[in-house]
Amino acid sequence: MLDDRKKKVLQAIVEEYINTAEPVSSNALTTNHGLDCSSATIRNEMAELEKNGYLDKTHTSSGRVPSEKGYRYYVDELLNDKDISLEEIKYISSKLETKVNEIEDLTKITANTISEVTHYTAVSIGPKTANQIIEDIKFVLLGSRMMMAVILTDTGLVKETIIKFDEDVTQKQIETMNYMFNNKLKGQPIETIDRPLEDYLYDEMTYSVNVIKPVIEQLKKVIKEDENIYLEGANKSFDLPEFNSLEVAKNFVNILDTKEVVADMLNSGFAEDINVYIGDENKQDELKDFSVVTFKHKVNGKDLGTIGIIGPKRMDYSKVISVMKYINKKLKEL
Amino acid sequence: MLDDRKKKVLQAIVEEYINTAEPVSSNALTTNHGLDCSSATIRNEMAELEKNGYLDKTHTSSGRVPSEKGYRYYVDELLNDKDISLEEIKYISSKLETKVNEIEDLTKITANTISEVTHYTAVSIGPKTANQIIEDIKFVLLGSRMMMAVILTDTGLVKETIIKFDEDVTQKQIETMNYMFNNKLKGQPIETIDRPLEDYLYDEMTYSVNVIKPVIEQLKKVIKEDENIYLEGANKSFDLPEFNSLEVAKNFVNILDTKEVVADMLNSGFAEDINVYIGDENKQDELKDFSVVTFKHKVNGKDLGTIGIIGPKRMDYSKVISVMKYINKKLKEL
DNA sequence: TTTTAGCACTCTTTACTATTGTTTGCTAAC
DNA sequence: GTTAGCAAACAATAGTAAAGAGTGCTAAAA
Repeated sequence: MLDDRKKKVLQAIVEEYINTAEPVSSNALTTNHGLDCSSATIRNEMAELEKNGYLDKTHTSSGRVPSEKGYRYYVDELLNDKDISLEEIKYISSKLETKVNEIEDLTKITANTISEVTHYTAVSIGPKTANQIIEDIKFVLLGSRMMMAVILTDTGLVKETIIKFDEDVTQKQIETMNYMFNNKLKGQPIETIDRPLEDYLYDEMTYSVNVIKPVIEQLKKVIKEDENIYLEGANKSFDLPEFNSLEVAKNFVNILDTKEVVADMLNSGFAEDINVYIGDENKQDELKDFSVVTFKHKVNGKDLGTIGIIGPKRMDYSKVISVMKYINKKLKEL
Repeated sequence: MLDDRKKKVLQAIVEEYINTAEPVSSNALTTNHGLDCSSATIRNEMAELEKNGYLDKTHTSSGRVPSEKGYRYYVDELLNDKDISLEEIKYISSKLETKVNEIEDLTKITANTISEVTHYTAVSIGPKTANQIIEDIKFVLLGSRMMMAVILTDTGLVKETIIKFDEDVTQKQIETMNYMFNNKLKGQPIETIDRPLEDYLYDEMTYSVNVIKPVIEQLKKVIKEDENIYLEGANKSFDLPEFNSLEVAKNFVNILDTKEVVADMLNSGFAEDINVYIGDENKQDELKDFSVVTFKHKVNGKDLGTIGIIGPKRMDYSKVISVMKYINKKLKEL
């Protein structure tokens, strides 16, 4: 357990480092941090904090830099909600209040807003459909060999997909299928569109398997591939001093370019709403040198998409988390 | 007009520079370029090519680098179609033959393929819908205050959008609207969904304007916002030596982050199929230090999307163009 | 016992210099 | 018209010295 002054020193170092990106010297803390003691005393505290693993040094005679343990302690114990300015509040409100027809657009707008306000890069992923409840399925014939399937879920999510057939299909056939699918699926979670449905339909349907098969295949495909990743403000990261290192910049672009990593990163949160991963805490090797804060957008416990902020370990956690909390509150009001 | 040997020298310099990214010395050209003369002779030729603006020097005693005029001459006059390897042909074929249900997916796959084969960053944009002919419009009621509109065009493009109402809507109303819209729009280009339609519908429809208005508004919005940009292989560019310059890297990320620039870039081609923009030839200031090759995917003169390769001015134009030509042929076969 | 001033020591950063190597342009010979 | 040879220009590299920032330790002060 850290005593009061050590906490203050740690907090001061973390915040100073977040602001300046330069190793923090004992001298720098004697002013403007409410620490009423000399640099020598602070040096002693720093030495001990380092011994306990909260701080790192880049070389023997350099200032201190927070270690991952230091950041973690800061996030868990020392974080105070940052005030959001009036302009920011106005900006956020106006953005979130734009009328959207599709939930995924709302997630994108939210990602966009968070990125704009925090000045970090944001990514988002669409809702996980699997456990949403099917409210309605509609099949629409387009021409004679193409159909669109539209699934409406309890959270208002609309998922549509196109299905092509190898033979002509009649309006009658579409209607029968529509009836049967609805009959079987209405009120069921989307993931039901897997095994059991298939057997049932093959048994019941009297006409060509050529018609039902592509429908089932495509629907199965669609419910699995909910990896609709959206990226916002990649360039913002490039203004940060850590991106002067080509290696960092390259790794970053590589991460954003690898959808699997981004999807993994967004889907791997335990907490209900906000998750913070600092450096090595990330499950993805590629992210070991970055920090990630994710925010799950939910309504009635149902996933409506997840937004993630990715930046240097020296991230302004306080700002990011405050903004997310505020946005969460705003979204709940809608 | 350049004499034969000058052409050879220019071509050799361009190709050598494309390969090595290092200024090309007179010595480097004496071997392996079919130039049967000494370095001194080549130096004379180089001096003259420079005087005529085809070559640049980075400093008094450096090798030569092609100028933009040099690249342009190379692209226009000296380009020879590069062979595509058997593996590449196989790869391209297998990628393009994957069954897709939506045209935009095909464009994405094509962009992806070009990026993989050329090792450059690719972007793509969906089809311009405006001049496509409406074949069918279907309205589907989802719940009581939401509707999906599906537009099918003559090129097989399916465009769908969700429309929300402020009051309950009946199936009957949907059907009436569907009939009227089809009546007015079938066989017309999509852009018809603007002024004239509106007047007609307001006149004819007997029931609430609250129902028709959102439909028209949303449809108008959809046909205008066909800026569905897709990015592939951003990280590939970062392996190129020019991206060791932080400024270049940053500019590049900025470009890819600015959808308007990318959209502009993809939409600004005069030629029927393949357009090449070298450095300053780009209409967008941000692209002055890059080269862009775009490829329009068309069927029966109708736009199905455009794919662009963006890379350094020292781009392997020959490879890129050859691959695009081959893919174009392949696409036509489908 | 805790805090602080003072100072030696460590290490980075910057500027400067010398050296090496590459490539050109020019001249004169072929 | 072509080429060999050579001086000059310049980049790149390595090495050195000086300056600056910051720590850790010691001993004195509180």
